[in-house]
Amino acid sequence: MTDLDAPTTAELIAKRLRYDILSGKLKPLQPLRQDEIAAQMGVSKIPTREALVQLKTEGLVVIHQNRGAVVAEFSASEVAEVYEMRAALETLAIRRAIPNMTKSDFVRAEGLIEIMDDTHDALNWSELNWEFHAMLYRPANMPRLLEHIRMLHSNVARYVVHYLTSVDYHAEAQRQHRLILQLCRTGNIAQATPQLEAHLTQAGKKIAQFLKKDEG
Amino acid sequence: MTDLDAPTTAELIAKRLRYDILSGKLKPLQPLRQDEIAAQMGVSKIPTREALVQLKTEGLVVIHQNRGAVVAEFSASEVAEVYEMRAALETLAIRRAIPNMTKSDFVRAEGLIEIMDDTHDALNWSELNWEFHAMLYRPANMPRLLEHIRMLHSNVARYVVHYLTSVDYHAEAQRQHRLILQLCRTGNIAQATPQLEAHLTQAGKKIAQFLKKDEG
DNA sequence: TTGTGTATAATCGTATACGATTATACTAAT
DNA sequence: ATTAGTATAATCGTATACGATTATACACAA
Repeated sequence: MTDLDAPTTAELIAKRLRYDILSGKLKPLQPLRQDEIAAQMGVSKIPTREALVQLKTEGLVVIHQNRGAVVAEFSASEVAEVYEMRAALETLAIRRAIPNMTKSDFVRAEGLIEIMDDTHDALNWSELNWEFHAMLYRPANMPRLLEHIRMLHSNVARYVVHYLTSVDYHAEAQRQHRLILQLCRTGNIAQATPQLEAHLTQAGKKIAQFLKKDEG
Repeated sequence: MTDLDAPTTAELIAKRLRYDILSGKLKPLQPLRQDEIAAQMGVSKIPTREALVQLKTEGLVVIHQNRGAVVAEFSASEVAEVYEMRAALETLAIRRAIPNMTKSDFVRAEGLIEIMDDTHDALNWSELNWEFHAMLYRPANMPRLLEHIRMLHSNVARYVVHYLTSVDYHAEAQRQHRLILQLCRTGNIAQATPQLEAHLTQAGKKIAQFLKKDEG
Protein backbone atom coordinates (compact mmCIF):
# COMPACT_ATOMS: atom_id res chain seq x y z
CA MET A 1 0.00 0.00 0.00
CA THR A 2 1.18 3.49 -0.82
CA ASP A 3 0.02 6.95 0.06
CA LEU A 4 -3.75 6.98 0.08
CA ASP A 5 -4.21 10.16 -1.89
CA ALA A 6 -0.89 11.07 -3.34
CA PRO A 7 -1.58 13.96 -5.68
CA THR A 8 -1.63 12.97 -9.31
CA THR A 9 1.15 14.28 -11.53
CA ALA A 10 -1.31 16.53 -13.34
CA GLU A 11 -2.37 18.06 -10.01
CA LEU A 12 1.23 18.72 -9.04
CA ILE A 13 1.91 20.44 -12.32
CA ALA A 14 -1.30 22.50 -12.08
CA LYS A 15 -0.39 23.55 -8.54
CA ARG A 16 3.08 24.62 -9.54
CA LEU A 17 1.95 26.50 -12.63
CA ARG A 18 -0.84 28.16 -10.66
CA TYR A 19 1.60 29.38 -8.07
CA ASP A 20 4.04 30.64 -10.69
CA ILE A 21 1.24 32.54 -12.43
CA LEU A 22 -0.20 34.03 -9.26
CA SER A 23 3.22 35.05 -7.96
CA GLY A 24 3.98 36.82 -11.22
CA LYS A 25 6.90 34.58 -12.14
CA LEU A 26 4.96 33.66 -15.28
CA LYS A 27 3.71 36.83 -16.90
CA PRO A 28 0.56 37.40 -18.98
CA LEU A 29 0.78 36.16 -22.59
CA GLN A 30 3.89 34.15 -21.79
CA PRO A 31 3.75 30.86 -23.74
CA LEU A 32 3.49 27.63 -21.76
CA ARG A 33 5.03 24.93 -23.91
CA GLN A 34 4.10 21.39 -23.08
CA ASP A 35 7.45 19.77 -23.81
CA GLU A 36 9.31 22.44 -21.92
CA ILE A 37 7.14 22.18 -18.80
CA ALA A 38 7.18 18.39 -18.96
CA ALA A 39 10.97 18.30 -19.26
CA GLN A 40 11.34 20.78 -16.40
CA MET A 41 9.23 18.58 -14.13
CA GLY A 42 10.78 15.38 -15.45
CA VAL A 43 7.47 13.95 -16.69
CA SER A 44 5.68 13.49 -19.99
CA LYS A 45 3.28 15.82 -21.79
CA ILE A 46 0.11 13.93 -20.96
CA PRO A 47 -0.33 15.14 -17.36
CA THR A 48 0.99 18.54 -18.43
CA ARG A 49 -1.84 18.87 -20.92
CA GLU A 50 -4.39 17.95 -18.28
CA ALA A 51 -2.98 20.56 -15.95
CA LEU A 52 -3.31 23.20 -18.65
CA VAL A 53 -6.92 22.21 -19.33
CA GLN A 54 -7.60 22.56 -15.62
CA LEU A 55 -5.98 25.99 -15.45
CA LYS A 56 -7.89 27.04 -18.55
CA THR A 57 -11.22 26.50 -16.85
CA GLU A 58 -9.87 28.37 -13.84
CA GLY A 59 -9.27 31.30 -16.16
CA LEU A 60 -5.52 31.47 -15.59
CA VAL A 61 -4.52 30.11 -18.98
CA VAL A 62 -5.75 30.49 -22.54
CA ILE A 63 -5.37 27.61 -24.99
CA HIS A 64 -5.38 28.17 -28.75
CA GLN A 65 -6.04 25.32 -31.15
CA ASN A 66 -2.75 23.74 -32.19
CA ARG A 67 -0.95 26.85 -31.05
CA GLY A 68 -0.44 26.07 -27.43
CA ALA A 69 -1.21 27.79 -24.17
CA VAL A 70 -0.31 31.19 -22.79
CA VAL A 71 -0.79 32.79 -19.39
CA ALA A 72 -4.17 34.55 -19.46
CA GLU A 73 -4.16 38.31 -19.57
CA PHE A 74 -6.99 40.29 -18.00
CA SER A 75 -7.81 43.71 -19.34
CA ALA A 76 -8.74 46.46 -16.91
CA SER A 77 -12.39 46.00 -17.78
CA GLU A 78 -12.18 42.25 -17.23
CA VAL A 79 -10.66 42.79 -13.81
CA ALA A 80 -13.49 45.18 -13.07
CA GLU A 81 -15.95 42.53 -14.23
CA VAL A 82 -14.46 39.95 -11.90
CA TYR A 83 -14.73 42.36 -8.98
CA GLU A 84 -18.40 42.96 -9.74
CA MET A 85 -18.98 39.23 -9.73
CA ARG A 86 -17.06 38.90 -6.49
CA ALA A 87 -19.16 41.62 -4.90
CA ALA A 88 -22.37 39.83 -5.92
CA LEU A 89 -21.23 36.43 -4.64
CA GLU A 90 -19.32 37.52 -1.55
CA THR A 91 -22.19 39.62 -0.23
CA LEU A 92 -24.39 36.56 -0.61
CA ALA A 93 -21.82 34.48 1.24
CA ILE A 94 -21.41 36.85 4.17
CA ARG A 95 -25.17 37.29 4.51
CA ARG A 96 -25.59 33.54 4.87
CA ALA A 97 -22.51 33.20 7.06
CA ILE A 98 -23.09 35.83 9.73
CA PRO A 99 -25.90 33.96 11.52
CA ASN A 100 -23.62 30.92 11.85
CA MET A 101 -20.45 32.62 13.01
CA THR A 102 -19.00 31.49 16.32
CA LYS A 103 -16.64 33.06 18.80
CA SER A 104 -13.73 31.02 17.47
CA ASP A 105 -14.38 32.37 13.98
CA PHE A 106 -14.00 35.90 15.30
CA VAL A 107 -10.85 35.04 17.19
CA ARG A 108 -9.20 33.49 14.18
CA ALA A 109 -10.27 36.30 11.85
CA GLU A 110 -8.88 38.87 14.27
CA GLY A 111 -5.69 36.85 14.43
CA LEU A 112 -5.34 36.99 10.66
CA ILE A 113 -5.83 40.74 10.62
CA GLU A 114 -3.06 41.12 13.18
CA ILE A 115 -0.68 38.96 11.20
CA MET A 116 -1.47 41.04 8.14
CA ASP A 117 -0.52 44.18 10.06
CA ASP A 118 3.05 42.89 10.08
CA THR A 119 3.05 41.39 6.59
CA HIS A 120 4.61 43.61 3.96
CA ASP A 121 5.35 41.08 1.24
CA ALA A 122 2.57 41.57 -1.29
CA LEU A 123 2.19 37.91 -2.22
CA ASN A 124 1.97 36.76 1.38
CA TRP A 125 -0.42 39.56 2.17
CA SER A 126 -2.64 38.55 -0.73
CA GLU A 127 -2.78 34.97 0.52
CA LEU A 128 -3.62 36.07 4.06
CA ASN A 129 -6.23 38.43 2.64
CA TRP A 130 -7.91 35.50 0.91
CA GLU A 131 -7.77 33.45 4.11
CA PHE A 132 -9.43 36.29 5.99
CA HIS A 133 -12.21 36.63 3.45
CA ALA A 134 -12.70 32.87 3.24
CA MET A 135 -13.08 32.79 7.01
CA LEU A 136 -15.95 35.23 6.76
CA TYR A 137 -17.70 33.06 4.17
CA ARG A 138 -17.07 29.52 5.42
CA PRO A 139 -19.77 29.57 8.11
CA ALA A 140 -22.33 29.91 5.31
CA ASN A 141 -21.78 26.20 4.65
CA MET A 142 -21.97 26.78 0.91
CA PRO A 143 -18.97 24.95 -0.45
CA ARG A 144 -19.74 25.50 -4.13
CA LEU A 145 -20.19 29.19 -3.59
CA LEU A 146 -16.89 29.34 -1.71
CA GLU A 147 -15.13 27.49 -4.51
CA HIS A 148 -16.44 29.91 -7.12
CA ILE A 149 -15.35 32.87 -5.06
CA ARG A 150 -11.94 31.28 -4.63
CA MET A 151 -11.58 30.97 -8.39
CA LEU A 152 -12.56 34.58 -8.97
CA HIS A 153 -10.14 35.69 -6.29
CA SER A 154 -7.37 33.70 -7.93
CA ASN A 155 -8.21 35.25 -11.31
CA VAL A 156 -7.29 38.72 -10.10
CA ALA A 157 -4.75 37.88 -7.40
CA ARG A 158 -1.82 38.61 -9.74
CA TYR A 159 -3.08 42.12 -10.35
CA VAL A 160 -3.72 42.72 -6.67
CA VAL A 161 -0.13 41.75 -5.95
CA HIS A 162 1.10 43.98 -8.73
CA TYR A 163 -0.95 46.87 -7.39
CA LEU A 164 0.13 46.35 -3.79
CA THR A 165 3.80 46.46 -4.72
CA SER A 166 3.31 49.93 -6.20
CA VAL A 167 0.72 51.52 -3.95
CA ASP A 168 0.36 51.40 -0.19
CA TYR A 169 -3.15 50.13 0.28
CA HIS A 170 -2.53 48.10 3.44
CA ALA A 171 -3.76 50.58 6.04
CA GLU A 172 -6.93 51.37 4.17
CA ALA A 173 -7.74 47.71 3.57
CA GLN A 174 -7.02 46.79 7.16
CA ARG A 175 -9.32 49.52 8.43
CA GLN A 176 -12.11 48.12 6.27
CA HIS A 177 -11.37 44.56 7.37
CA ARG A 178 -11.65 45.55 11.02
CA LEU A 179 -14.90 47.40 10.40
CA ILE A 180 -16.47 44.46 8.55
CA LEU A 181 -15.36 41.99 11.21
CA GLN A 182 -16.82 44.21 13.92
CA LEU A 183 -20.17 44.33 12.08
CA CYS A 184 -20.10 40.54 11.83
CA ARG A 185 -19.46 40.28 15.57
CA THR A 186 -22.61 42.23 16.31
CA GLY A 187 -24.58 40.23 13.77
CA ASN A 188 -25.28 43.34 11.79
CA ILE A 189 -26.04 41.86 8.36
CA ALA A 190 -27.70 45.06 7.19
CA GLN A 191 -24.46 47.02 7.49
CA ALA A 192 -21.83 44.33 7.03
CA THR A 193 -23.09 43.47 3.55
CA PRO A 194 -22.84 46.95 2.01
CA GLN A 195 -19.51 47.51 3.75
CA LEU A 196 -18.11 44.38 2.16
CA GLU A 197 -19.55 45.43 -1.17
CA ALA A 198 -17.92 48.86 -0.86
CA HIS A 199 -14.64 47.23 0.16
CA LEU A 200 -14.60 45.12 -3.00
CA THR A 201 -15.98 47.74 -5.35
CA GLN A 202 -13.39 50.24 -4.19
CA ALA A 203 -10.54 47.77 -4.57
CA GLY A 204 -11.78 46.76 -8.01
CA LYS A 205 -11.94 50.33 -9.20
CA LYS A 206 -8.50 51.19 -7.91
CA ILE A 207 -6.88 48.18 -9.52
CA ALA A 208 -8.74 48.60 -12.82
CA GLN A 209 -7.67 52.23 -12.94
CA PHE A 210 -4.11 51.23 -12.17
CA LEU A 211 -4.13 48.75 -15.03
CA LYS A 212 -5.63 51.23 -17.45
CA LYS A 213 -2.52 53.36 -17.19
CA ASP A 214 -0.42 50.41 -18.36
CA GLU A 215 -2.82 49.69 -21.20
CA GLY A 216 -2.93 53.22 -22.46
CA MET B 1 -4.98 23.19 -45.46
CA THR B 2 -7.80 21.68 -43.47
CA ASP B 3 -10.64 23.10 -41.45
CA LEU B 4 -9.40 26.16 -39.60
CA ASP B 5 -10.85 25.35 -36.22
CA ALA B 6 -12.00 21.79 -36.37
CA PRO B 7 -12.97 20.90 -32.81
CA THR B 8 -10.38 18.81 -31.03
CA THR B 9 -11.26 15.22 -30.19
CA ALA B 10 -11.39 16.10 -26.51
CA GLU B 11 -13.90 18.85 -27.22
CA LEU B 12 -16.11 16.53 -29.23
CA ILE B 13 -16.12 13.99 -26.42
CA ALA B 14 -16.83 16.67 -23.82
CA LYS B 15 -19.70 18.00 -25.91
CA ARG B 16 -21.22 14.59 -26.34
CA LEU B 17 -20.86 13.61 -22.68
CA ARG B 18 -22.24 16.97 -21.60
CA TYR B 19 -25.30 16.49 -23.75
CA ASP B 20 -25.83 12.96 -22.51
CA ILE B 21 -25.59 14.14 -18.90
CA LEU B 22 -27.89 17.14 -19.35
CA SER B 23 -30.44 15.12 -21.26
CA GLY B 24 -30.54 12.54 -18.49
CA LYS B 25 -29.25 9.69 -20.64
CA LEU B 26 -26.36 9.44 -18.22
CA LYS B 27 -27.69 9.42 -14.69
CA PRO B 28 -26.11 10.72 -11.47
CA LEU B 29 -23.43 8.44 -10.00
CA GLN B 30 -23.20 6.46 -13.22
CA PRO B 31 -19.54 5.51 -13.83
CA LEU B 32 -17.81 6.97 -16.87
CA ARG B 33 -15.09 4.52 -17.83
CA GLN B 34 -12.33 5.87 -19.98
CA ASP B 35 -11.76 2.76 -22.10
CA GLU B 36 -15.47 2.31 -22.67
CA ILE B 37 -16.08 5.89 -23.78
CA ALA B 38 -12.95 5.88 -25.92
CA ALA B 39 -13.97 2.64 -27.64
CA GLN B 40 -17.49 3.95 -28.20
CA MET B 41 -16.13 7.04 -29.92
CA GLY B 42 -13.42 5.12 -31.72
CA VAL B 43 -10.57 7.09 -30.12
CA SER B 44 -8.00 6.63 -27.39
CA LYS B 45 -8.21 7.43 -23.71
CA ILE B 46 -6.05 10.54 -23.81
CA PRO B 47 -8.64 12.97 -25.21
CA THR B 48 -11.29 11.19 -23.15
CA ARG B 49 -9.43 12.01 -19.96
CA GLU B 50 -9.12 15.65 -20.97
CA ALA B 51 -12.83 15.81 -21.64
CA LEU B 52 -13.53 14.41 -18.18
CA VAL B 53 -11.21 16.97 -16.56
CA GLN B 54 -13.08 19.69 -18.42
CA LEU B 55 -16.47 18.39 -17.29
CA LYS B 56 -15.17 18.07 -13.75
CA THR B 57 -14.46 21.78 -13.53
CA GLU B 58 -17.90 22.41 -15.02
CA GLY B 59 -19.32 20.48 -12.10
CA LEU B 60 -20.97 17.78 -14.19
CA VAL B 61 -18.55 15.02 -13.31
CA VAL B 62 -16.70 13.91 -10.19
CA ILE B 63 -13.32 12.23 -10.49
CA HIS B 64 -11.93 10.02 -7.73
CA GLN B 65 -8.25 9.23 -7.52
CA ASN B 66 -7.53 5.99 -9.42
CA ARG B 67 -11.20 5.11 -9.21
CA GLY B 68 -12.49 6.86 -12.26
CA ALA B 69 -15.23 9.35 -12.95
CA VAL B 70 -18.95 9.34 -12.27
CA VAL B 71 -21.73 11.70 -13.27
CA ALA B 72 -22.00 14.32 -10.54
CA GLU B 73 -24.98 14.15 -8.24
CA PHE B 74 -26.40 17.30 -6.70
CA SER B 75 -28.23 17.06 -3.42
CA ALA B 76 -31.34 19.16 -2.91
CA SER B 77 -29.34 21.60 -0.82
CA GLU B 78 -26.66 21.87 -3.49
CA VAL B 79 -29.27 22.65 -6.13
CA ALA B 80 -30.63 25.32 -3.79
CA GLU B 81 -27.11 26.68 -3.40
CA VAL B 82 -26.66 26.94 -7.16
CA TYR B 83 -29.95 28.80 -7.47
CA GLU B 84 -28.85 31.29 -4.83
CA MET B 85 -25.66 31.88 -6.76
CA ARG B 86 -27.61 32.24 -9.97
CA ALA B 87 -29.90 34.79 -8.36
CA ALA B 88 -26.91 36.83 -7.19
CA LEU B 89 -25.16 36.77 -10.57
CA GLU B 90 -28.17 37.02 -12.84
CA THR B 91 -29.58 40.04 -11.04
CA LEU B 92 -26.20 41.68 -11.53
CA ALA B 93 -26.28 40.77 -15.21
CA ILE B 94 -29.76 42.10 -15.89
CA ARG B 95 -29.05 45.32 -14.00
CA ARG B 96 -26.05 45.98 -16.24
CA ALA B 97 -27.87 44.79 -19.36
CA ILE B 98 -31.10 46.77 -19.24
CA PRO B 99 -29.55 50.14 -20.10
CA ASN B 100 -27.99 48.58 -23.21
CA MET B 101 -30.98 46.65 -24.53
CA THR B 102 -32.15 47.47 -28.03
CA LYS B 103 -35.41 46.98 -29.84
CA SER B 104 -34.09 43.89 -31.62
CA ASP B 105 -33.24 42.31 -28.27
CA PHE B 106 -36.87 42.69 -27.21
CA VAL B 107 -38.15 41.28 -30.51
CA ARG B 108 -35.95 38.22 -30.26
CA ALA B 109 -36.73 37.64 -26.59
CA GLU B 110 -40.44 37.87 -27.32
CA GLY B 111 -39.94 35.44 -30.19
CA LEU B 112 -38.32 32.94 -27.84
CA ILE B 113 -41.17 33.20 -25.38
CA GLU B 114 -43.64 32.46 -28.15
CA ILE B 115 -41.70 29.43 -29.32
CA MET B 116 -41.62 28.21 -25.74
CA ASP B 117 -45.41 28.48 -25.61
CA ASP B 118 -45.55 25.65 -28.12
CA THR B 119 -42.62 23.64 -26.77
CA HIS B 120 -43.63 20.77 -24.55
CA ASP B 121 -40.52 18.64 -24.63
CA ALA B 122 -38.77 19.38 -21.34
CA LEU B 123 -35.22 19.25 -22.72
CA ASN B 124 -35.99 21.58 -25.61
CA TRP B 125 -37.86 23.90 -23.30
CA SER B 126 -34.90 24.00 -20.93
CA GLU B 127 -32.57 24.98 -23.77
CA LEU B 128 -34.90 27.70 -24.98
CA ASN B 129 -35.28 28.88 -21.42
CA TRP B 130 -31.51 29.32 -21.21
CA GLU B 131 -31.45 31.15 -24.53
CA PHE B 132 -34.12 33.53 -23.25
CA HIS B 133 -32.24 34.25 -20.05
CA ALA B 134 -28.94 34.64 -21.91
CA MET B 135 -30.60 37.16 -24.19
CA LEU B 136 -31.50 39.27 -21.17
CA TYR B 137 -27.90 39.21 -19.93
CA ARG B 138 -25.88 39.54 -23.12
CA PRO B 139 -26.35 43.31 -23.50
CA ALA B 140 -24.41 43.71 -20.26
CA ASN B 141 -21.27 42.99 -22.27
CA MET B 142 -19.85 40.93 -19.44
CA PRO B 143 -18.67 37.74 -21.13
CA ARG B 144 -17.07 36.19 -18.07
CA LEU B 145 -20.17 36.77 -16.02
CA LEU B 146 -22.30 35.19 -18.75
CA GLU B 147 -20.01 32.18 -18.90
CA HIS B 148 -20.25 31.64 -15.15
CA ILE B 149 -24.01 31.88 -15.28
CA ARG B 150 -24.05 29.41 -18.16
CA MET B 151 -22.08 26.93 -16.10
CA LEU B 152 -24.39 27.28 -13.13
CA HIS B 153 -27.40 26.86 -15.39
CA SER B 154 -25.90 23.72 -16.86
CA ASN B 155 -25.21 22.37 -13.36
CA VAL B 156 -28.91 22.24 -12.54
CA ALA B 157 -30.40 21.79 -16.03
CA ARG B 158 -30.82 18.06 -15.53
CA TYR B 159 -32.92 18.59 -12.45
CA VAL B 160 -35.00 21.25 -14.14
CA VAL B 161 -35.76 18.81 -16.94
CA HIS B 162 -36.58 16.11 -14.44
CA TYR B 163 -38.90 18.48 -12.58
CA LEU B 164 -40.61 19.73 -15.74
CA THR B 165 -41.44 16.22 -16.86
CA SER B 166 -43.34 15.63 -13.62
CA VAL B 167 -44.89 19.00 -12.88
CA ASP B 168 -46.52 21.51 -15.19
CA TYR B 169 -44.58 24.67 -14.52
CA HIS B 170 -44.67 26.09 -18.04
CA ALA B 171 -47.54 28.54 -17.66
CA GLU B 172 -46.22 29.98 -14.42
CA ALA B 173 -42.72 30.37 -15.80
CA GLN B 174 -43.96 31.94 -19.01
CA ARG B 175 -46.04 34.47 -17.09
CA GLN B 176 -42.93 35.49 -15.16
CA HIS B 177 -40.84 35.65 -18.32
CA ARG B 178 -43.33 38.00 -19.95
CA LEU B 179 -43.47 40.20 -16.87
CA ILE B 180 -39.67 40.46 -16.64
CA LEU B 181 -39.34 41.21 -20.34
CA GLN B 182 -41.98 43.93 -20.06
CA LEU B 183 -40.09 45.53 -17.17
CA CYS B 184 -36.91 45.43 -19.26
CA ARG B 185 -38.74 47.13 -22.15
CA THR B 186 -39.65 50.05 -19.94
CA GLY B 187 -36.13 50.21 -18.52
CA ASN B 188 -37.46 49.51 -15.07
CA ILE B 189 -34.36 48.16 -13.36
CA ALA B 190 -35.80 48.72 -9.91
CA GLN B 191 -38.59 46.23 -10.53
CA ALA B 192 -37.06 43.89 -13.10
CA THR B 193 -34.25 42.91 -10.77
CA PRO B 194 -36.39 41.70 -7.84
CA GLN B 195 -38.79 40.01 -10.27
CA LEU B 196 -35.95 38.04 -11.77
CA GLU B 197 -34.68 37.21 -8.31
CA ALA B 198 -38.12 35.97 -7.30
CA HIS B 199 -38.38 33.96 -10.51
CA LEU B 200 -35.16 32.15 -9.75
CA THR B 201 -35.67 31.79 -6.02
CA GLN B 202 -39.10 30.31 -6.56
CA ALA B 203 -37.86 27.85 -9.18
CA GLY B 204 -34.95 26.86 -6.96
CA LYS B 205 -37.20 26.19 -4.00
CA LYS B 206 -39.66 24.13 -6.01
CA ILE B 207 -36.97 21.97 -7.54
CA ALA B 208 -35.08 21.53 -4.27
CA GLN B 209 -38.31 20.49 -2.57
CA PHE B 210 -39.05 18.09 -5.40
CA LEU B 211 -35.64 16.50 -5.01
CA LYS B 212 -35.96 16.22 -1.27
CA LYS B 213 -38.83 13.79 -1.69
CA ASP B 214 -36.56 11.51 -3.70
CA GLU B 215 -33.80 11.78 -1.13
CA GLY B 216 -36.03 11.06 1.83
C1' DT C 1 -21.85 -18.01 8.54
C1' DT C 2 -18.35 -14.40 8.74
C1' DG C 3 -14.10 -12.61 8.09
C1' DT C 4 -9.32 -12.57 6.08
C1' DG C 5 -5.96 -13.23 2.68
C1' DT C 6 -4.54 -13.95 -2.03
C1' DA C 7 -4.86 -14.38 -7.03
C1' DT C 8 -6.99 -12.44 -11.00
C1' DA C 9 -9.19 -9.09 -13.66
C1' DA C 10 -10.52 -4.42 -14.54
C1' DT C 11 -9.32 0.19 -14.64
C1' DC C 12 -6.54 4.08 -14.07
C1' DG C 13 -2.32 7.20 -14.84
C1' DT C 14 1.58 8.22 -17.52
C1' DA C 15 5.63 7.40 -20.77
C1' DT C 16 6.79 6.79 -25.40
C1' DA C 17 6.02 7.31 -30.30
C1' DC C 18 4.31 9.45 -34.30
C1' DG C 19 1.32 11.92 -37.55
C1' DA C 20 -0.73 16.62 -38.00
C1' DT C 21 -0.48 21.45 -37.56
C1' DT C 22 1.82 25.71 -37.17
C1' DA C 23 5.89 28.71 -37.02
C1' DT C 24 10.41 29.94 -39.02
C1' DA C 25 14.07 30.45 -42.36
C1' DC C 26 15.36 30.63 -46.73
C1' DT C 27 14.94 31.01 -51.80
C1' DA C 28 13.16 32.97 -55.88
C1' DA C 29 10.35 36.04 -58.45
C1' DT C 30 8.30 40.54 -59.20
C1' DA D 1 12.93 45.76 -51.23
C1' DT D 2 8.88 43.24 -50.88
C1' DT D 3 6.24 39.37 -51.53
C1' DA D 4 5.16 34.46 -52.52
C1' DG D 5 6.42 30.00 -52.12
C1' DT D 6 8.78 26.09 -50.17
C1' DA D 7 11.61 23.40 -47.09
C1' DT D 8 12.70 22.71 -42.30
C1' DA D 9 12.08 22.89 -37.52
C1' DA D 10 9.21 23.37 -33.53
C1' DT D 11 5.12 22.22 -31.35
C1' DC D 12 0.78 20.23 -30.78
C1' DG D 13 -2.78 16.28 -30.51
C1' DT D 14 -3.60 11.52 -30.06
C1' DA D 15 -2.70 6.36 -30.48
C1' DT D 16 -0.32 2.73 -28.40
C1' DA D 17 1.93 0.46 -24.56
C1' DC D 18 2.71 -0.56 -19.89
C1' DG D 19 3.33 -0.16 -14.89
C1' DA D 20 0.40 1.14 -10.84
C1' DT D 21 -3.80 1.07 -8.38
C1' DT D 22 -8.18 -0.64 -7.24
C1' DA D 23 -12.03 -3.92 -7.55
C1' DT D 24 -13.60 -8.77 -7.71
C1' DA D 25 -13.70 -13.70 -6.93
C1' DC D 26 -12.49 -17.32 -4.41
C1' DA D 27 -10.12 -20.24 -0.98
C1' DC D 28 -9.57 -20.95 3.74
C1' DA D 29 -9.65 -20.19 8.75
C1' DA D 30 -12.24 -18.75 12.84
